[in-house]
Amino acid sequence: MTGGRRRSETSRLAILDAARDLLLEGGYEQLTIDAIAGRAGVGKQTIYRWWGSKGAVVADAALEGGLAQPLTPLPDTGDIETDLRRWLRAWTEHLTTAQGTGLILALTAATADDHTVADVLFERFTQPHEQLLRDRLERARGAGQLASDAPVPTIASVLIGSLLYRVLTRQAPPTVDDADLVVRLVLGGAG
Amino acid sequence: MTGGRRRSETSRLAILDAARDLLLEGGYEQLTIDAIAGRAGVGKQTIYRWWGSKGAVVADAALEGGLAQPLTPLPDTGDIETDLRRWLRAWTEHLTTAQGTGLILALTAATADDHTVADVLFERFTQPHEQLLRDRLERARGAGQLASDAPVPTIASVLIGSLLYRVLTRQAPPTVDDADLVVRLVLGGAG
Amino acid sequence: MTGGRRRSETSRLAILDAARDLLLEGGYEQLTIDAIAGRAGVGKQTIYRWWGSKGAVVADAALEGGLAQPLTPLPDTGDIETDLRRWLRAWTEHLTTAQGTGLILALTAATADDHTVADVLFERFTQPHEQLLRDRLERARGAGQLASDAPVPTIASVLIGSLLYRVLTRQAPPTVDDADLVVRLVLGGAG
Amino acid sequence: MTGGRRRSETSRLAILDAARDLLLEGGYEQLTIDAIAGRAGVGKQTIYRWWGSKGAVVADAALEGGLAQPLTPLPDTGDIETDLRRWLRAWTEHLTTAQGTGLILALTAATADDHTVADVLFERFTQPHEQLLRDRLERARGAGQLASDAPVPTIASVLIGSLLYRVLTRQAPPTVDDADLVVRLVLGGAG
DNA sequence: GCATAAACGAGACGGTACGTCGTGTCTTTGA
DNA sequence: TCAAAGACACGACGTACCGTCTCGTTTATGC
Repeated sequence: MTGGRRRSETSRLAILDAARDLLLEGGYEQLTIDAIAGRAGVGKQTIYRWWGSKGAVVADAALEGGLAQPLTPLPDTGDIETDLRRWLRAWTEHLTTAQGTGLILALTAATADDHTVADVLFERFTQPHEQLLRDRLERARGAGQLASDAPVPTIASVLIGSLLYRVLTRQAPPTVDDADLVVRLVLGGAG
Repeated sequence: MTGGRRRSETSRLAILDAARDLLLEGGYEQLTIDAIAGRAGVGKQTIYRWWGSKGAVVADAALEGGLAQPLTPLPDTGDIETDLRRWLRAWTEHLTTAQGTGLILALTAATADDHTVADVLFERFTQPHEQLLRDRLERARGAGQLASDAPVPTIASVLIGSLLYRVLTRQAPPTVDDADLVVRLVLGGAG
Repeated sequence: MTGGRRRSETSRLAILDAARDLLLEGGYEQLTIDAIAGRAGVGKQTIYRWWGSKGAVVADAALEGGLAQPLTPLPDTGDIETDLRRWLRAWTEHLTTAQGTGLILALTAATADDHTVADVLFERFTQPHEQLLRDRLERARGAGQLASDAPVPTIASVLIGSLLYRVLTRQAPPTVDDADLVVRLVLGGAG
Repeated sequence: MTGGRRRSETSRLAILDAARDLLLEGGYEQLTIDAIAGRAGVGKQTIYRWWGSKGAVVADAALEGGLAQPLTPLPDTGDIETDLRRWLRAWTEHLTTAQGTGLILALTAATADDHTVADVLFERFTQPHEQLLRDRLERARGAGQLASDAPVPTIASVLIGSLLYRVLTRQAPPTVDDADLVVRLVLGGAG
């Protein structure tokens, strides 16, 4: 057996685009496979052939659909405080947009809902972003800007966690001032 | 006219108990209104009469069903580091249990799903716990254990956020060592 | 045993009126106990205390609510054909009104639905009307206007059945010409 | 695009069979869509996709499920009285069975309940049977066995109406003697 | 009169069935 | 051989009524 039609890249992109658009329009709860298929002009089977569940599509849409911040290394101006500020402010602003908020809420819902999605997202979204953060922190430690025993993973998780908390409480959107305070706190301590 | 049968406290409790048990057995995704009603020996309408959504029931079950940590003030041994450690360790351990993990995942899913639930939970769950934490921190500042310009709200949100992040990534359960590192970082800074 | 409040005639009438009105507005299917109670300004229990089922209320409403033709003996002009015509035309015209059609459809639905209702209605509605018809026919036989072996019960049931058929097929409302033809047929035969 | 799975004949028949069986077991009131779906091993949506209401399913079950008398022309022995007797006796006996009684009660309830069902049943059940009866009567008239001005439609409706009346009053099942009397009356008159 | 007690309105209760929606699978036709 | 279209079995949804069960409140005796 040789032949057979190849996977349609057009359909793949149409599905991810549809998922992203629907996600931003109505949130994770409104998002259905039927709606994705309809919007994308695609059969449901085409979705199930390549993704195992709604969460998997959402995860892919988040990763490829341009919803998230691009996965680029943190700037290195030589000053860790400046760079962390810049990073945290950028995320803070991103999460202030409807797009950013919707993304995180959807991913969080998907994560809380489905263990396999949690794993995929961690591996391909959270982990890489955290890694970039750690890389910059490690470089700072090498440069003597952080204490030699500074707990880099802890710092990274605290920075991300503070963002998460702001979004999930949904009370007030995080501000750049909050971001600066967090950086200040993490670097300087409260004592 | 004032008549009409009064709300059944028995049913109310049976519903919250059933919701809690099913949550711990199968997670938020397995939790259905039908199952709650069946387990509680109650008509579905009795649930819908008093709660607007699954999330609202879960929120109530968390608050009244003994799922969450009791809302007691942080101890005050006089040493803020000891007390924060104790608090964060207690939560960390609580979140290590199936009960605690299930609770937070369910509440997070409910939060991400439904804005009204998010508000209720913030007001009656997150906010009060955060307030207790802030109270202790303020007292520490008053006692000179924290810098006079220490950003108490930021400290509180960072402590909670770090917990949240650990649970949601679902990779490894948070450990007491992590807790200690976070407290250390927040009090002493990384610089 | 001493006192005790007496049955409220006001409520009884309000219930029957409400049932009748709702029946004419929406048919038997739309008719619910809740709606009757609401419209009558009455508790549901007051209905269940005195009637056993929806059908029983409907039967009573039909009998007392002025929905049906009054139960008066057929006129006796001395000519049986004239009198039967008059009787059948009156019913035909009654069944042409929305009220009459609604009544029969509702009673038929109730009859087909519920055996006990069928019995009550037969005993207090169908039977008495049929009896009046038979009485007149017997008198006609006595007067020699019908053959001495004329099957009076059969004639009666055929006259009523023809009405029923017209209403139930719901195609065209019965006309007075139809009525006359039926009387003619029954008295004169087709042979 | 023309694709798409075709309607499942297996499911269609299973639904009609289940409806028929449940009808005979418990009557129209006991018949529920859930029960039909369960018995037929079919999703409820498959029922709602093709029928609009319970009545519509019952109507179809009656028409296709072998509940009704087969739609065959009346015999023509040359003697109209014999043939009408045979026809009316056959129906009378059919309506004496649990199956026949259940059928007519169900169809009547459906008819009284739902106008659209009434139309379908009239067109596909009542009308055709009445037409066969009329055909035979017309032939008799042509053969001089009926008066040349005999009101054939009236005769047909009277014959059917008498049957209907017997079944709906539910008092005593109709007998073959009743049938003979009706035929005699219609052909010979009571005068 | 004043206790007794039944009927009243209101409306929550445990249930059953409703008709709809979404899931993930299966089948058909067309490219 | 893949893809669209869409029917399928399944199961949860949220609603409507059912008939029963408290709740106070009202109204009639009869002690």
